[in-house]
Amino acid sequence: MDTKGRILEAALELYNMQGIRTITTRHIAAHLNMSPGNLHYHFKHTDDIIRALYERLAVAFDLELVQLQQSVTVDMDAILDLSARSFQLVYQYRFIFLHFVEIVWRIPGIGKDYQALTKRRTREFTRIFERLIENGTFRTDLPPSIWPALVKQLFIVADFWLSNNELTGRLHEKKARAAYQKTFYMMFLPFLAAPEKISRAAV
Amino acid sequence: MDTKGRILEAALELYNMQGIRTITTRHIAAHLNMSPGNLHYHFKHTDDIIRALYERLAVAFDLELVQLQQSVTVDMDAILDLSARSFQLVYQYRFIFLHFVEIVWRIPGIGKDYQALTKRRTREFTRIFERLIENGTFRTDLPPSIWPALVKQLFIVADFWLSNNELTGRLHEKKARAAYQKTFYMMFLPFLAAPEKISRAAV
DNA sequence: AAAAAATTAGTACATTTGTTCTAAAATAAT
DNA sequence: ATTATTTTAGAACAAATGTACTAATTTTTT
Repeated sequence: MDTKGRILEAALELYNMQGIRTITTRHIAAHLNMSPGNLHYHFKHTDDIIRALYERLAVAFDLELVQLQQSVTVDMDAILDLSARSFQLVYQYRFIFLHFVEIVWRIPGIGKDYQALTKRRTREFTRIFERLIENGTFRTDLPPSIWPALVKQLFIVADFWLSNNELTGRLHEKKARAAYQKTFYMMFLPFLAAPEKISRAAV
Repeated sequence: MDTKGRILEAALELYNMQGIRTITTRHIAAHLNMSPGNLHYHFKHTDDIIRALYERLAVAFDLELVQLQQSVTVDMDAILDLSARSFQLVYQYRFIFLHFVEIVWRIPGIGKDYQALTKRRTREFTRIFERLIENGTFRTDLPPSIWPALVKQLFIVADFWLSNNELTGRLHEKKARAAYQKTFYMMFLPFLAAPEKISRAAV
């Protein structure tokens, strides 16, 4: 019924499969047995479709962030949970992450939005790390500048893990999720005050 | 004189500035005051240009790898040096890294090559880590599976740091290099057996 | 039921792009 | 010097693409 929604769903599916370069509005319309004219009645410009999809991702991300703020306990299990949910989002909207630079160059507004989102995410992670230090979960013998650096590392890996997978492994959903999670697990290990306590569980 | 070389240089410059999506063979030809026909006499297909540029990058990377194999001492200074040279390469051919997935999807041969290169790089880094462990530079209390994980992290950050910078900071060459190097420095810190000895120097 | 508004299909157009073709000009070989 | 080869310019073509236009059809409102 909701034609706009159906267009977005079809676009997401096709973009995820083939990328934004090969998929045109004609392809999306054909996939829905819809005329190109009709599609462009709902989305005047192709970029409007990409923009709308990005906004859906941003909303989902923010929801995740709010949930995180409300969580009471923060330990390594919570972090692993978080990385699983992060994968879910990144995978669902993978065309964005696989073509992020191109998309941002093409639609600068998305870049602005992403920067704002990154700032919010950074604040949240900084808070989490503070708690993990107070907690005794994290080491205290490293210089404090290590924490913003870790945040940056985490973001780069989170945003581009899938791209790397596309270049090397090409693991599919299930295996990819496990590998993604393991990567994050391993990123936190060296920061734990007592790594040997946990290391057996998930390695 | 070497027309092929001039085409590649112009293509590299334009691709780096505007990406492979907006730059066409016509743009490259115009930039050289050359007819499109002439350009296509030297490179029958557009993809041949991208392919040739990738090959230049791959050769440079391999050279770096050979140099690394021959280096006698391996310490943190050597690692920092390496990251500086890595930045040099990544920055010089940045259009490849900024559009890596698209390029690999478009020209599958590049994907195969990159995978082979990654294997060689992995072997080399594994060896370096072994030496750093024997050395006493690296910690020994972490599970051994941490080292391949670290290699993967390093590769993701190396390959996509620039993409992340494009999405967030947009630092230019000089500042970008410093930030890139700092990122890698910070990635190694938590693995050092005695981080406090070095931490003052470069933080 | 009639009128108004919305959605849809299908066509058309201008632009762009990769590539080919032809012929001219420059260069090298004999 | 003449012939052969390589290089170049410029035009031309076909396919693709984003999007606008028009008319028909469906849906909603009154």
